[in-house]
Amino acid sequence: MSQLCEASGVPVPSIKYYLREGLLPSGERTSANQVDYSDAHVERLHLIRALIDVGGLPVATAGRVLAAVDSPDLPLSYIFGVAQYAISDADLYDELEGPSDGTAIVDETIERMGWKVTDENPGRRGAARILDTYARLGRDELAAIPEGYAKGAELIARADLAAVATTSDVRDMAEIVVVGTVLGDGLVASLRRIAQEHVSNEMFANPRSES
Amino acid sequence: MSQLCEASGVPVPSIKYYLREGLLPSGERTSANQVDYSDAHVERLHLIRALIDVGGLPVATAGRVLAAVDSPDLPLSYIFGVAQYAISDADLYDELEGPSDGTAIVDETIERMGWKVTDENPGRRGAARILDTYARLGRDELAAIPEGYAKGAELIARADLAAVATTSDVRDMAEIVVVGTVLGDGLVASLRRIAQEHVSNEMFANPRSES
DNA sequence: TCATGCTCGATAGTGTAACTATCGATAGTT
DNA sequence: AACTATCGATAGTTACACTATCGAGCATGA
Repeated sequence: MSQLCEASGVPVPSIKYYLREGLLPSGERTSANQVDYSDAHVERLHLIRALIDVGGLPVATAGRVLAAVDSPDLPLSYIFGVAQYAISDADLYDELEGPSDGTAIVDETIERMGWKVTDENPGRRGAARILDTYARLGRDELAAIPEGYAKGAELIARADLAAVATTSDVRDMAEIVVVGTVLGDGLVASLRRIAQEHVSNEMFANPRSES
Repeated sequence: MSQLCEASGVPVPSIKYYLREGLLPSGERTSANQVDYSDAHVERLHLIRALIDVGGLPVATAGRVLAAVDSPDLPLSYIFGVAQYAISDADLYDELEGPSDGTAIVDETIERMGWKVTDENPGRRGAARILDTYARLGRDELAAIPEGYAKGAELIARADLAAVATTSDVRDMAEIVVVGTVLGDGLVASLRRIAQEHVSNEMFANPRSES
């Protein structure tokens, strides 16, 4: 129905596309050429567009993430894993470089912070890869994990888990985890940008105020 | 030359493509069909690939960022701006929604943290957009900026500026800003993932260790 | 010296992702 | 019955990031 289009703001051809790709479940068929869509479909479309437009996920990845949200009895840790895995470039994990300097730095930071994390955490490889990239570029002043990064990440993660703890409904938790992980990265990045400007002003105070 | 390809690991056709697109300056012509490339070209290629592959920038955006790095006398704040603007989806700024709830939350957070930031900071709109998205999804428990996010962002930004302060060479600073901004987002995101798992374990301690 | 083989720049083609448009068969509406 | 709208299937489009081909020009070795 085109009412669904109207209610959600998503063009009809795109809705059809998402139906084809399995992101959106089809509604209840009332006759051979009529299908009824509910409010849940409108919400689902909003979620889809949020993951794709704001979160920047490719359509296929969004599909995988939504499938995880839909599975009612997956453990929370697994949902976290899917969300995290989804936003790391999936093919990142094909180029399996063994232990590198970056890996060592990550391990050392985890140790120093007293974190308990499994070896499979996608963040490990992601962080190691970036540190290795810094090193390959010869940017040694960046090829480390500053204390501020680790502490900042922990503060942010505590806030994340606090948001998850506001509900006890499993389905709700799953959605908060997915949305909060996918869009949260962007929020953190934006705040980092704002804080950078502030700190930069603080350090390199403008000439007038310096004299 | 294909020595450049060998030295950098980038296939010849791609090098040609980057030359065409202006990401890579052409070398010194020694005859009508011979061009000499230097070590600087190899480093430039590494930088290009880092921005594209690891940082996830589109080629055109990488070009704009590199142009900013190449301009020797742009103020640091401008370089920050370019780097930040580059990784926010550029067309984000076309859909100019006026003041929204998200904008108010961002302003309020900036106030509360005592940050001094211009109105044009790209992070403002980026953060506001995400908060608005949370609200539209009905995820009210996420549609706020927790204290932990703001404090975490400031810690991270301080570490960022500390890295910039390791040099006084303007060109070097520009490159640190760009690389640190573009790749740093990924590093922060990865650390967030790691910390999330740790905090999650801490809160929902597994049954065995709880007894 | 001149054939072979590399280089250069220009142009055109490929593959993928995300839509978008068209079509024919219905099915409710007037 | 005529008209309009819907459904699913298939095909086409656009943008991006390469990738392949081509013709001309040296450049070196038999």
